[in-house]
Amino acid sequence: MDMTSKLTAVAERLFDRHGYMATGMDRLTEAAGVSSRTLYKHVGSKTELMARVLTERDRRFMARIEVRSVDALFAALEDWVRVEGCRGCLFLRTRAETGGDTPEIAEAVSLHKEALQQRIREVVAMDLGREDLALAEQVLVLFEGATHAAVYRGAQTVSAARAAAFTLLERARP
Amino acid sequence: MDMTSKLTAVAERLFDRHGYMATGMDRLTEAAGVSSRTLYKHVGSKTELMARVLTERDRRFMARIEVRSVDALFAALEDWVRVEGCRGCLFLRTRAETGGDTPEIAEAVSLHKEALQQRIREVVAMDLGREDLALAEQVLVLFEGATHAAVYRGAQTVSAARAAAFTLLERARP
DNA sequence: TGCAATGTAAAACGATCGTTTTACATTATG
DNA sequence: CATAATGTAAAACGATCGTTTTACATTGCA
Repeated sequence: MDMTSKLTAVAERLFDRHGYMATGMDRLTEAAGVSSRTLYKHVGSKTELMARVLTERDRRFMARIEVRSVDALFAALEDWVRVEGCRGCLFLRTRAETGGDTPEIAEAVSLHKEALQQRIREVVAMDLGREDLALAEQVLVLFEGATHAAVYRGAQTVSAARAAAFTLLERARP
Repeated sequence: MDMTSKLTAVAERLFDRHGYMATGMDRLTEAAGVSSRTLYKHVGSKTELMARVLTERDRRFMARIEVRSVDALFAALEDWVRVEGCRGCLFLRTRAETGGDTPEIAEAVSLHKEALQQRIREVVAMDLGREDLALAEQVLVLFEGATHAAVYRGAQTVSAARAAAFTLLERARP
C-alpha cells in the first residue's frame, strides 16, 4: 500500500469520526505516523485530501453495493454500517461543511450521488423486470433515510428500511 | 425581538447555509450588525450559540409538524423545504461536525430526535387507530430520507416519500 | 442632572490553523 | 562509492480563529 493510499485511509477515518473542523493536519500526521512534509508532498493540501477521501470512499462504497436486487442492496447497507459505523453520509456532510463552495468537493459529491441513483434505478429494474423511476426514487429515499436515521436509531433502522422497500416493491410487481 | 433572538436567527441562517467551519464570529457580527462585544455578552461563546441555534430550530420545526396524519406530516415537510431550503438535517450536521464531543450540542440533537420520533409515533397512531412502532420506524426512515435526498434531488423527493408512506400505511390498515 | 445600562468601534490577545522551510537521516540504485 | 530520492524532526511562517479589552457614545430612568 503506497503512502498516498495510506494517508487517504487515515484521513477518511479521522474526518468521518471527528469531523473536518476538529481534524487538523497535525492530528493526521500523528495518526499516520508521518511528517508534515511527507503529508503535503503526497496530498497537496487539506482540500485536495478531502476530495481524495471522497473519491476513494465512493470507489469502496459503490463496490459494496454491486448487487442484483433491492433486498441485497439493503443487506449491503447493513453490512456497511456494521463495519464502518453510522455517522451519516460523509459526502453530504462534506458538502455541507464546506458550504458547497469548494468545486472539487462539490463535484465529487455530485458524481457519487449520481452513481448511487443510477445503481438504485438498475437494481429496481432488475427486481421488477422493467424500469420504474418513481419506485426507484422511493427506494433512494429509504436508502438515504436508513443511512441517516441509523445515526441515532442504530443499525436496526436499516432493517426497517429493508422491510419497507420489500413492501413497496411487492406492490409494484405485476 | 430581543438581541439574543436576533443573533440566534442570524447565526442559524449562516451556519445552515455555509457550515460552521466557514462561519466565523466576525461574519456573524457583520451580518447581524452588532459589535463583537455585544455578541459575546448575549451568546457567551460560539459553542453556546450553536446549541442555542439548535434549541430554537427545534422549537420552530416541531411547531411546524404539529399535525394529525402522516400525509399532513409530509405536507409539512414539503412546506419546510420550500421555505427553508434543503441542506440536510442541521442537527445531525452539527453533531457530526463537532464529532459528538460537545455535550450541550449532543444533548440538543438527542432531544430533538427523541421528540421527532415521538411525534411520528403519535401521528402513525392517529392515522392507524393503534400504535405501530414498526411502521413508525419506517415512516421515520422516509422522513429522514426525504430530508437528505432533497439536498440533491430537490423538493420533489418529499413527494416521493409522501407517496411511499401512503402505500405503507394503506397496507398496515385493518 | 447624574448614573447605570447598553451599545459601537477597533485594537489586541494568545491559540491554533494550514503550510513551508531548514537541517539531517536513511535507503535504493547506477 | 556516489547520488538522487524519500523519509523524519522540528522550527517557523503568516493568516485566521474565538475571545477580551480599551475607549467612547447613546440612552433610559431615579
